[in-house]
Amino acid sequence: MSKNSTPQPLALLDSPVDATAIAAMQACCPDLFGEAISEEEAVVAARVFKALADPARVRLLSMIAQADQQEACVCDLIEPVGLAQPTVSHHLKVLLDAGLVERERRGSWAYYRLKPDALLAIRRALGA
Amino acid sequence: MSKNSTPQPLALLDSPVDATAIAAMQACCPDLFGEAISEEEAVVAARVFKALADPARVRLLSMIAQADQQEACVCDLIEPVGLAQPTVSHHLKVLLDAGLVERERRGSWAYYRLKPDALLAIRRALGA
DNA sequence: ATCGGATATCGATGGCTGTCAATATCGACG
DNA sequence: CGTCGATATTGACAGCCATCGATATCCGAT
Repeated sequence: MSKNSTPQPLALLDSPVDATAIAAMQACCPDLFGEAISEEEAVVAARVFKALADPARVRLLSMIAQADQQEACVCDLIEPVGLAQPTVSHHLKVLLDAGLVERERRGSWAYYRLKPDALLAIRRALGA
Repeated sequence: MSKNSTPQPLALLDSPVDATAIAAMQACCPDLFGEAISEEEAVVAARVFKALADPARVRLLSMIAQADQQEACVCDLIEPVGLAQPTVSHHLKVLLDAGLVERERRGSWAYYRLKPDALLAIRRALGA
């Protein structure tokens, strides 16, 4: 029984086009556990949670949330989080692709700002 | 700079003792983004999100939430989720270890029930 | 006691991911 | 335009994980 496995190697997890994971979630998944959801909706939701599924990213998000104006320069995050600069850049990109933060270049520096709608969308998906 | 990497290969991610991830989160992380959090708190939170970071687990949780009494037998989940029985069992164990569901054996069957407090704890951690 | 169905565990395997050093890019400032 | 500081990208490597088949365990029924 159960011959219906998933032969395709997770092609669904690649970002479809340009939309962030949060944007896709807002578009498709109002309440994950209040109604039946499709495979695609589950993929979208899992992508958002995956962005939060690493201690470094949780800390980075928390530190950004703590900062003034809820935004922080990369250079101010490297030392507190205790990781190499490329690693921090990588994690911030994951958060960016998920739609949890937005980036703004100001001079030589890159500022990452919290997107408040994102956390709200997650809370609503978990059943407001 | 940034010579302080993490030499230990993620030993922190192993479950400390018996407490589920949700229990640990309820004990330590009232609001992840409302105050400064420690490395340990980030690890705990990431562990919960990791349990949700897979499409199969999101679907399973959603299906359990949909079911009567918010509980479902494993045998009723295998065919809808479209995965082999060992895989479903594995995912349910992950959700169980995270504290998102609880298990009850009734005869030959194993029933997994949603733990409502869990989703509430996550929502609160994301900023009530 | 045995059988059979339901569930869990084991072992293997391929893909994904976090990490860093090295390097490239980008923007300001001489 | 060349340099320098800040950030991003690349390439490599190690560990983790989703998945399955095979097998073990658990439990009711015969």
